[in-house]
Amino acid sequence: MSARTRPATLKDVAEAAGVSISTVSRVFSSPGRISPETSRRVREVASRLRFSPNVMARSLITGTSPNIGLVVPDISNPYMTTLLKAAQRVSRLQSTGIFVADTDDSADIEREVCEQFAQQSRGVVLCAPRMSTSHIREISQLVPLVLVNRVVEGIPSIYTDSRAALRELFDDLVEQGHRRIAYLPGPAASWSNKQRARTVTDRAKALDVELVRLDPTEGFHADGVAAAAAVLKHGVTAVMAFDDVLAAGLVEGLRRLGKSVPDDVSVTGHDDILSELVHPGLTTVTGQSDRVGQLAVARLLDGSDSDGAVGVKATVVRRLSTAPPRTA
Amino acid sequence: MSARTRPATLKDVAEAAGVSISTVSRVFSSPGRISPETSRRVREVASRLRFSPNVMARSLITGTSPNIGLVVPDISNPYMTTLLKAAQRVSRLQSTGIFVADTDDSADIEREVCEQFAQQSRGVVLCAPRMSTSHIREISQLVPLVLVNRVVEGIPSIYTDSRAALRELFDDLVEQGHRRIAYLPGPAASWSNKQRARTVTDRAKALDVELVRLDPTEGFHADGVAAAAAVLKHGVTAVMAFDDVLAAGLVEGLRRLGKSVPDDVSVTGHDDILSELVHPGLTTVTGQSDRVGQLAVARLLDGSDSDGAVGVKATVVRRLSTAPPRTA
DNA sequence: ACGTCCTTGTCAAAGGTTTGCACAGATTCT
DNA sequence: AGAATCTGTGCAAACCTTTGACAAGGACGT
Repeated sequence: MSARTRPATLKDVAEAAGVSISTVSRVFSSPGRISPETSRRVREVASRLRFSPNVMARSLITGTSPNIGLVVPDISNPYMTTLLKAAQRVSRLQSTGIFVADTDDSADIEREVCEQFAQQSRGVVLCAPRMSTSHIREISQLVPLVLVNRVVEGIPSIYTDSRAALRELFDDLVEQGHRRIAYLPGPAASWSNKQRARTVTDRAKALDVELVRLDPTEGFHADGVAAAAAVLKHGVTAVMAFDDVLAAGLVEGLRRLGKSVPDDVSVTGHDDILSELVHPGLTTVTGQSDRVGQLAVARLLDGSDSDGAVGVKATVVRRLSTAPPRTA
Repeated sequence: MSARTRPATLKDVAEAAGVSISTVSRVFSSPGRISPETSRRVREVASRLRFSPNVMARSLITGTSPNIGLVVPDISNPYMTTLLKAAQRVSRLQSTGIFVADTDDSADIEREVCEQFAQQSRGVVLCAPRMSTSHIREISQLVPLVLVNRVVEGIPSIYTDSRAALRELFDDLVEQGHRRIAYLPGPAASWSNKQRARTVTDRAKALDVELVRLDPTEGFHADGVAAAAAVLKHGVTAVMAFDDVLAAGLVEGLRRLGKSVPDDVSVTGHDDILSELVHPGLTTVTGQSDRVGQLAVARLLDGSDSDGAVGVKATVVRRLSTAPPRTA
């Protein structure tokens, strides 16, 4: 049943076509060196034998591999699966396989899988929002890196640039009449969280609006639920959450306390990953993770050793979780 | 900056330790053949040089590789990410990398990635609910397969066995007083869908309860939303949906039509992937995808060429989307 | 007629590892 | 004491491919 036959090698094809091994190899790897007639015959035999070059042998001698790695803290986050899908769409065109590893934000696992992937990959797309900069530098000695959603001097990176969108969202709220707004943070060590907190804080200062910075969270749904009490205690009329998961949790938490969104409190998220699932639909900011994934892989495969940071502009998505405050 | 140094080889270690290449190789691959003293010295030198055996070279000669593939129709489904995480937890212990491919249910892509993975993997965990049996057989010639959530004679497989749980759920509904119940199908060609439809149909017959079988869907959230109208038209008091995504869509669709769950209609899902996000919490059936992933990988790595199908028993999760019918 | 160049194809080395076989020395058995 | 066994190590082939060097043969210019 599972009698798998040994795959054909260059040698098999060469013998069957009556030419030398190197001739067959060149038919595929350096076309033009071989006469059209020979080439045709070889190709025909090769496809009859279902020949396909042995990746290991090829990699061994060329020193490169047809794979890339994708290392993320939590693959179950829809932001990441979207990114993965986009990454695959690009890599498939170059018959490049993708290794995926979920690190659970553990520095040990990150290190371990990067080492493992280093040998078998052209490079690694690394999303490690909480990893120390020095640790990242260390890993980049091991294998070419493209960073996602964080910027480290000297290492290429692609990130969702949501600063403008967040300012726009903030301005929206203020225009609707909100004067006390809270920011519900994600993981304190996360690069993105720092960016977003800073953007919102700056904007609040610029518009002279009061901003309440709630306690840092781990970014789980339950953290959002738990934050509802604090939100009510501070008496804010709008909350900008670090991401959609927290925002959804907050909506649920408020509901449990008998409050309604957006009537009692307006809530915004980030990443646009829960558009359909939550009620009311979340006003949020697109994550553009597909574009980020696409660019990250392209960057890795291009091989151009550019080391700048590329930001992908996010945009505002207005849904039903925001409205003017009741007292306005 | 990105000056990566050539990794150490057996040769380097051998020279530095003053022994032959094969001795160094044996220190790592067939321990016991080498004297403790030599072994100690070699290990010391090796770790000083940060030696780690070249995977390509090793695979080339042994004919096996330290990777496995995971091929799924849609990686963004939480069932699959949970499965992936569990799979990785197992494979990591054996320093086995995981290739991931999302096929979008395209037979072409499935074939393509399986071929690609075949060369570089010990085997592939394949979830292809709609692929034809003959096609699966063909692929299993190419590379060792473990099937997920479908059973094909002669090929090892692991699946969530939710038949008992679905019967229990059905009985619950009947006991609560429901007498007209609908089944909201997923993709018609899906193995799981057939199983679930059959289970529910049989149970309805056994209990002499009326079962309405709604039109097949593609399984998207929007399909669930759209199905709300049909549900009302048929005047059922409870709907068992193919999975949680459809169930969530249906809840949303009913809400848009001014109906409430569970007051007007009870709804159940399958897989338990949206527990926190949907309101009201869905009564559903656990997917056990972590257990499925764990077993699938273990099966692949064990190498024992068993070819049976292993079912993982699902259990009922009661939440707030089910209640006695209003008229009861 | 001879040297030059081009085309087409072959030879052989290289890449890093595993492993069957051989060999030397030490130990045990008869 | 000599043979048989065992232990520890080295040699070299093999896995399959790529690629630089090179050879044979034809076309061409002088």
